Amino acid sequence: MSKCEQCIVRQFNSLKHLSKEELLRMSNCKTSKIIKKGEILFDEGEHINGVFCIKDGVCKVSKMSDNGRNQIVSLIQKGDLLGERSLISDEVSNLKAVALNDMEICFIPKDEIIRDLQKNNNFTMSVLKDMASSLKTADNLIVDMAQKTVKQRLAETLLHLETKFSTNTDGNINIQLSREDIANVIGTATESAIRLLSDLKKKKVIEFKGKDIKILNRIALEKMATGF
Amino acid sequence: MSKCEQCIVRQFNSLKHLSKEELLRMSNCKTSKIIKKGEILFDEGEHINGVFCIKDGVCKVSKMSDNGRNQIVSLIQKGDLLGERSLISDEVSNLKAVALNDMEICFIPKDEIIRDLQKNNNFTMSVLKDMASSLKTADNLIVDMAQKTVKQRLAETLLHLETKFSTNTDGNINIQLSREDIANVIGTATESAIRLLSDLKKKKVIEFKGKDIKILNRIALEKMATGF
DNA sequence: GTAAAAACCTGATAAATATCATATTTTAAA
DNA sequence: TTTAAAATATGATATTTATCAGGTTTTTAC
Repeated sequence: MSKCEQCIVRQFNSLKHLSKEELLRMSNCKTSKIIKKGEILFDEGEHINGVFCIKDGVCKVSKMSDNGRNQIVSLIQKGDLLGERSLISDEVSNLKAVALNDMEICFIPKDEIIRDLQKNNNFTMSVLKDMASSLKTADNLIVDMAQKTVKQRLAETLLHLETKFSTNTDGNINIQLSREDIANVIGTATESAIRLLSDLKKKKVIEFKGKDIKILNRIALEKMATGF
Repeated sequence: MSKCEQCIVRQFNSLKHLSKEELLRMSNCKTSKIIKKGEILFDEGEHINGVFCIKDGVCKVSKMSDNGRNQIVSLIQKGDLLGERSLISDEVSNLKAVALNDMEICFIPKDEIIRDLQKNNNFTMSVLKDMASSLKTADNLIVDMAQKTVKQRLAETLLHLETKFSTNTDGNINIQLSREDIANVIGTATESAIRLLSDLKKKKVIEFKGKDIKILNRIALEKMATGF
């Protein structure tokens, strides 16, 4: 069993505020897992009963709409925590998480986290700050979804993906999303997403080969995203 | 200066977890204010520097989109706290709050709240739970905005308004929103909102006179909201 | 390597929604 | 009370987006 204290990933999230003893206890009760691409970390309606700490890989977090369409509400990557919300509100998850590539995760049981939240105020405040930050992001997303066109949302999403996942040596954005995933991020039909991507390619704003997408003209995308 | 300890409103939010001494200190540093209909509690980009506790009245919380359109992200009423998010993340507000009717509020300065957050774990956990609950609501709203039609969102909003603000003796929903406000809640053009409301009236699903709206057929609205 | 499945793409069309124009009603102000 | 302003309403039209239908390409499984 690997030691949480020596885990570099911990530095990227609220777990960095835990003491040596707290980390030791966590090492003893956590479980490490490999999750293959396409596998489900948890589903809507499930009791999660703990928190996932993402050591490697990326997953999509989504929710089914009443109309039977899937909306991706966030993309979670190395260093992120996942599942605190359900844990804190003590409810079943309203979201589903699916691995976009092979992942390495640690699962920390609920009781351990709750204990730390009650004992370690620095940790609690850090979780609180994360939650506040997520709430701000969520509010902004609500406004975008409600007020922006699909084209604007696509432009914004491409910029956001490049910022969040950065680019590899070829200049491609470091995440592999299917056209359907992209459509489910921006909230549109898959065909619409495909069409708009093709338009952007034709206009030399982006280029792509399969799932590898490269932004050629960031300025143009920024103008598009803000509506000018 | 009124005593927080005797204030009934406190029972409805996280402040109920404060001790007698904490409440006494709060009473001494808080300020009470009357805010007239249409007045701004705080604007986008402002440092809020504290938390509002709503003693009476309702306000709309909104954000400007890049396209120059306003999106209402929540409606805050008696008993709610407002402004914790900005306070916790220590940022200027990304939202604007405007009174929908005459309001009575208490403003508790930042330092006082921060002190309580650091000293009183029950209080912190309660704020954390509130935040988790808001986050869930926000995620659901993202999905609705992205995946539902304007008609579905209107149906859902009407149901939600009735649940949240309940009805008066005439059966009208206990909140006065302009057609523009309603449009800004569901994320559509004012004309579209007006048109759809008229449709619902014609179909005897609702009736209204000016801003007084009454739901006549809740089942029909529920079906509409979920897409059947 | 091949077959089947899945993903991707494009066109045609329909449906939803925004926009513009203008009329009416309600509210606020003088 | 009268007038001006704001809010509400409705029609006509343009734009955006979804849906359906049919392709091609890529991936997966054997």
